[in-house]
Amino acid sequence: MSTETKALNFLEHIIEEDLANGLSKDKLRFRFPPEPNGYLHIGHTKAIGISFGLGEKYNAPVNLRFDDTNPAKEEQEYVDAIKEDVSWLGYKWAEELYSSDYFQELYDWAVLLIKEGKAYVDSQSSEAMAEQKGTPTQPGIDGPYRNRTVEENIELFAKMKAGECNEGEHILRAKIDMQHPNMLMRDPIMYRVLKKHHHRTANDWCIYPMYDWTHGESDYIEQISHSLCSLEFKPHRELYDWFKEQVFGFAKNKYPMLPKQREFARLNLNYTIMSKRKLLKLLEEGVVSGWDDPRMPTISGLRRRGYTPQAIRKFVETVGVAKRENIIDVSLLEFCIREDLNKKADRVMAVLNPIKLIITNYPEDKEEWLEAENNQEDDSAGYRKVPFSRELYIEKEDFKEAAGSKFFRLTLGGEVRLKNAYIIKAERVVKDAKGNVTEVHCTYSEDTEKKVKGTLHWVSIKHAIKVEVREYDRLFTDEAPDSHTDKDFMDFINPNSLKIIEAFVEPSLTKAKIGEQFQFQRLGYFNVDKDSTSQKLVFNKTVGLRDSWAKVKPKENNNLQKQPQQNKRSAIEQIKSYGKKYDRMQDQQREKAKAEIQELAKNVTYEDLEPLFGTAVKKTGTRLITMISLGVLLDNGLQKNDAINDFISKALNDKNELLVAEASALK
RNA sequence: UGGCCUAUGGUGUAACUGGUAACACGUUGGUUUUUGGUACCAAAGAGUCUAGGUUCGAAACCUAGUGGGCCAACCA
Repeated sequence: MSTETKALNFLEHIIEEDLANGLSKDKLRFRFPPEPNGYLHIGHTKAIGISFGLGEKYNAPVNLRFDDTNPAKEEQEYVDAIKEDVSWLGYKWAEELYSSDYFQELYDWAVLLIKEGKAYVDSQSSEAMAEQKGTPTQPGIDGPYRNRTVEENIELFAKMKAGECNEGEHILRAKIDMQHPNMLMRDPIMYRVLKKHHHRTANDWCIYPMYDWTHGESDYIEQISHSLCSLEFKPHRELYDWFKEQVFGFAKNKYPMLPKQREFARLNLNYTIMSKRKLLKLLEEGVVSGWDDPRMPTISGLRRRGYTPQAIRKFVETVGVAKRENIIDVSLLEFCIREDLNKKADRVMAVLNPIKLIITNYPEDKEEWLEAENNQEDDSAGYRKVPFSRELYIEKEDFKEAAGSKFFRLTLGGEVRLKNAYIIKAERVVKDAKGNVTEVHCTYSEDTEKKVKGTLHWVSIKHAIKVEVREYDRLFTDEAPDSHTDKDFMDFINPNSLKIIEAFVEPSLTKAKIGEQFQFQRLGYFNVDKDSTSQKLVFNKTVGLRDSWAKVKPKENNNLQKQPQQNKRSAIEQIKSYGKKYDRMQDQQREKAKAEIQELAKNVTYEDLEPLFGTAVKKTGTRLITMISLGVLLDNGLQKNDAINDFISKALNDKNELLVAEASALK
């Protein structure tokens, strides 16, 4: 395998280090712990890929654990969907587990914690508790129930469990430190009363453990070696470790290994959203047809759209893992699916926007079944027959009465090849009253050896089958629809994200099955949607082919390029960033940079600039940009002082000519 | 007016734990081509947020600053 030469990511480094420090390889164990409160999306595939990928790499078990501690939001439907999606991606979990499996053990440990004086029942309103908790910048204060006796706590907790309390009346919290700088350590809640039906434990419980109390302990019970989660759980790690150590005291003989939580940056894709809540809103508002709408970033949506597990796994692998926030360009996802489908999808011919083509020298009653290669990338794909006749459809875009030399397609008097068939020459056009071309009349030649610039796809009108094609565009018009403070993500919905087209395809497609994938030649990859019936096939456009012709064509919306982050920085910061390279620039570049620095320097104060006077001698670039900025300040009336004179005279003696020149100008 | 995380081409990830920035996508040219696809070749693009320091040597280590992110749900 070539993976051996591949650089390790930071998680693999941690594992390698643990292994080197004596952790036995057969102790490695991972888990993927979704909450069954929604469908999995492309963001989850990263977490899945990391944990299951590590499992494959180290040949270690990976559990699928449903974090089902909140019966208010969780449903069996989601459990089933999650299992289907993970399996579809091609991963096999060692065990299917549920946090709810551990409710009893967790409860027993909670009682032990109470006995040790490390947990207590609080009976205040949530508002009162929130107030005592303080804020990130202010410490909290102890509540009035913090020092209840162990006996009282035991009794109350038993009552909570027995169903004798109402929701909100009492909760159990850990007794840690209300002044702790980490807010999660300020006596976190462990249990709340919830009189709800649970999808697995039904009505057995009316108290439910909170995430922090459940998650780490579930890892511990399952003896997970490395518990990997996304960055926002970093502050939880301290609490994770605290609970873990308490419980270790109760169960170290049964469960000897302490798990280790590590965090990575989650996946973000531009032009889409990942939040389950917001995805649900798209559904409820009828923007999309369901969780598996092909425009959705859900795994089920991608699947229906025609994405393959291999492409998604490749994508996740390519994206990598690190700890910094990232936004990945959808073009990478598109690259991955094209790469995969290019090797796998059979090519066929389909015309989406037809114009009629009549071959005047081809007999009216004649038809030929010509041989066509299914996939030139795959020798085993074989050949099929496609019917040819006098009247064909070609793509409207493929004909222009007259065009420049860059247009390789059909023009009046021009010649072009029909894929798998003959070379034709356009002779004349028929137009309607408005002047639109309705028919192109051609002649054909059986000499197929001839070199012509363009090759067109086509379909015989008599034999074509009519199908529905659904063409998708991105769901949002903004690159980061949910990152605006002043606007709602719903404001950026692309009204044209779905286009339904009546198209014509070659007859070999009659027997196409749901889910089957094709390349419509010169157009893109398409699959058969589940909405297809025996009467009518429905195709989804998965992704278009790369189209370098589209780039040659005049473009419309070239505005709104991304603003580099630099522009948000202060003037002095921007000037400083020139410092690094200024002395290495070429003359022309340097002049431009100088002009910009001088412009920026208008917004710089002496206080901004002074610290730079001490810049090390070797950092000529920084001294140069400082000198230039200083010049602007002096021009604007700044008086010279000792520090300035000193800085200038030192520069005058420098060996760099540029610096000497700039300094002399200020002398 | 706290704590924690983070900063490498346009995007994402690397750099054998200190030896002079690589890979992929994207971009731009070109070759091949019965897909303006694929494949192949080539090029441009960062000197590693800023400043100071340690060192013969720093993207990496230290200090300070700046930018970005996370933390105040009886959610996970």
